[in-house]
Amino acid sequence: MESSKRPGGRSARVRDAVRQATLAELVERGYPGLTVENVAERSGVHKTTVYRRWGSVEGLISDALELAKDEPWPIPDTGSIEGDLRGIVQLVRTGFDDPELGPVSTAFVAAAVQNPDAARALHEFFVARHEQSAEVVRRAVARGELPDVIDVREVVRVAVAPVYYRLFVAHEPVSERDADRAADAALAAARAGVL
Amino acid sequence: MESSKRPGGRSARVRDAVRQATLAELVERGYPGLTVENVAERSGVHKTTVYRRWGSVEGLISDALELAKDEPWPIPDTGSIEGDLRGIVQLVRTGFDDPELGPVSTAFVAAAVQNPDAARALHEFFVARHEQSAEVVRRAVARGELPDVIDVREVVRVAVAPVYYRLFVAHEPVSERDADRAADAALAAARAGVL
DNA sequence: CTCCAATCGCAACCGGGGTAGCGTTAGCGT
DNA sequence: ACGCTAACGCTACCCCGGTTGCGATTGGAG
Repeated sequence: MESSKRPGGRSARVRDAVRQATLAELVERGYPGLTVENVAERSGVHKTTVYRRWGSVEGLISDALELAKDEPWPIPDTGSIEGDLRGIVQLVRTGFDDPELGPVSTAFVAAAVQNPDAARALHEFFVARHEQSAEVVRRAVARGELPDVIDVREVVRVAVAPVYYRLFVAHEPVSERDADRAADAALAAARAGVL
Repeated sequence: MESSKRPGGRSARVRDAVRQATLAELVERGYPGLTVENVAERSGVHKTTVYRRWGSVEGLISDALELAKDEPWPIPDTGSIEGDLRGIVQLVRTGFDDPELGPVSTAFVAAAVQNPDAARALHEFFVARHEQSAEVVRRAVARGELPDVIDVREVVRVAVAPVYYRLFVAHEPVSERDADRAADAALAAARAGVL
């Protein structure tokens, strides 16, 4: 699937240059301002080449998402489920506050909302994230902090959902306290055996 | 602000035709496919007129959102907070399943993610929704079903957030059971005094 | 009924994103 | 080292969303 005929040399350089340019453009202009032409100029790769290999703006996004999926992120291990879950939700919140990471992440969400390919790629991304994050819940169950018949991924979803909801749906600010409260709410539900 | 010099007659006809055409286009093509040109042709209003009064695609969206905000929606009153909260979340879920309403709502979210004006308009919309929905929580508090020192709007947010999160962020399907579980989780958190 | 300004329709234009055909470069197997 | 061909660069072109200037229509006050 991923085995091209010429994976190394110039092709690899072109690929990296375009990917880097895509991310830089997303930081500066966001998804609405992302255009193949700009990416081509910034990367030094010719416009037609980008069109041939990535097809369109959506292709660029999907490719960038593919990369982001593989990068693991620092799951907290504070010793208690409260601390871990709060840590995860704060990680999400601060991620979107970050001047470098925020615009890119936002662009991914924006792209996925209106493009099926990007949506699939982002879905894969979140499947991986949920799986990684659920580890803190599994540990809590092993420690006896939580009942054992719960959907570990759902706890993560319920914990982070309010942050995303505020950011991308209701368009409200998200304070540190809001994030903690979201984590606590998910935890309370898990303890009550609802999840 | 909204008092034009000529609110009636031809201007009013033009306004209604464009609004209706905008919604129809959103249903058929969604936000990415929404263009002033198509709206103009469908409505029978000339292209330049649409540009003059609405400015751009974003203006059309914001105008449509303005209308949607004023429409109240049927808040359930089942007698118990479980039933009411579940009802609200199911209302959200089925709303996006609806072949007529779904695409328009989705388009609103998509537009708001990448346009500041639409984001503001959608924010206003959700402020209104939260306020209306919080009534079921207030009733529950009055009935003694919930502790009284809670943020009534936050209960609603936590309840519906997982549905939106699945739909627009993680891009996962949302089953009827998922929706109920989200409502139950918010309820458990409220009972625990977290919200 | 009359007038005038607000509003709309029209045709021509513009600019940039996206495409097509073709020549050039350089991976990579031998 | 050599040659084949995948992959890239270049030019020219098209298409269509968006803009502009001006003349035609019509709401609504008096």
